[in-house]
Amino acid sequence: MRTYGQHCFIAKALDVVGDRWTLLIVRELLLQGPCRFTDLRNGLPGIATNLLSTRIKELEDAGLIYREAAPPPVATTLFHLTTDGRELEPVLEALGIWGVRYTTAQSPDEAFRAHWLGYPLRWFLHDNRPAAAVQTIQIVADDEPIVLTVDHGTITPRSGLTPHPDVTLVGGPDQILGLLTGMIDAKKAAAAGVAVTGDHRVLTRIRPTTLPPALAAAAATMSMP
Amino acid sequence: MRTYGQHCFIAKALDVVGDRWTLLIVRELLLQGPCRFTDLRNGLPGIATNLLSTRIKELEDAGLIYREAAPPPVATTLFHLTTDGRELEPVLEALGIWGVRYTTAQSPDEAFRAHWLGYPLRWFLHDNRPAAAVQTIQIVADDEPIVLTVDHGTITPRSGLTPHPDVTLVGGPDQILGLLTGMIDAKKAAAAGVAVTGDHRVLTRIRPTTLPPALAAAAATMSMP
DNA sequence: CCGTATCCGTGGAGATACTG
DNA sequence: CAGTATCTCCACGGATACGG
Repeated sequence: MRTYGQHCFIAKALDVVGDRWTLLIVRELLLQGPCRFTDLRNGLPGIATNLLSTRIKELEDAGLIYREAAPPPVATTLFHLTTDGRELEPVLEALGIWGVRYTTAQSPDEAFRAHWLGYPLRWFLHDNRPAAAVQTIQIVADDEPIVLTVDHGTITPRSGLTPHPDVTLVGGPDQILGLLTGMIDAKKAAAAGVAVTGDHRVLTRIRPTTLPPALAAAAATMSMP
Repeated sequence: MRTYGQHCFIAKALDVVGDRWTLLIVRELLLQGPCRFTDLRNGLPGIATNLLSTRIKELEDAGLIYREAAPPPVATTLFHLTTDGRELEPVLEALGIWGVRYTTAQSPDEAFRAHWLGYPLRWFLHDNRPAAAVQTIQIVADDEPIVLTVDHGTITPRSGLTPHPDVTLVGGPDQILGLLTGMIDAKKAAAAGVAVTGDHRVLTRIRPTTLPPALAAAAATMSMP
């Protein structure tokens, strides 16, 4: 492992997670929870399998992830974040918030996974009717579906489908982001190809918290096809 | 510039600042303020000049730093952070806080610059007598001296000397860190080679805020030679 | 199907010498 | 002082083949 050789907190951190792909592997495990090798590979389009293998080993040695030999229903090894690994969330959050300014409309040669968008929503949005009943939003973007659970002030994303969502959004990721952040209204979203079925009022329940100006701008432009 | 090609906030951020040395250049400009090429080189021991040159150009193109042709007293070009660049501070702060756990006693082959330690103090410490008069702490660690100004609740570091510090600390960086974080008392610090001259009570004025357990442990062990 | 190992082409990183 | 030029070498990316 190449190190900077500096007696500095930041350099030490980068010695551990500064290599290419490393933080993105942590991102996958943080956003998706425990993953199989193939899940990681799928969430990291472009990585070579040998490099993924190497990085996993390095992260294990550094104590950020560990391996679990999963019992029969899965019958494969699962990779988990350790506590040290999970504690990188503030770093990923700061990077994500800062990176919003470089996020433009999805380019055709860019890969996309719905959880890349879904999880960060909890850094940007909050539930402004915390006393109301739990509600769920089903999102179906390009690839896999995700569910947002709105409950007691916070928003929790997860992959998959929920049987009885209060509202379902189907459309492109940028347009759905524009709608969720309130940068475009339901009418414009419909014009941009977002199908909203169910109770529209859930959407007014979630509002940006510390929405960076850049996100507002990005969401607005991204939503216009 | 090699990109991940992912439509994801975090990946976008890493496309810009994920390359080797890039965040450390931002660190230098954030901690030291505007720098000459040589100042950067000195604050980044180990970097090759061509690589520093390349990274500076990339950061300029990305809009994170800009170049100023400084007038006669300096008579050289100064590199400044733009607003976008300065807004990386939360990222560096999160990295620094997380990186504390990997910080052990300074190894002889590790480079050290006092500002690497001094600036992050404002992330860990606060002034618990905000109503008191402004006080200054002169720190003389291995290399260049730094000054901490304690005023109205916050701690502001800068490089250089101050004419009449309330207290002066001379010693090794690890021992001074242990003393400032309260992990070792004045007696132990003296035994570890820290010379304290002036008003000791300034040191009880600054206290850890959200001191991560790791920092406590690190400071304690680092201070024992 | 899961994960590891190997080979190879390219480009970035590092060290050093050198110049406006 | 502020870089540029040159060279070497390893890391990365891609493909593929192999063992569990």
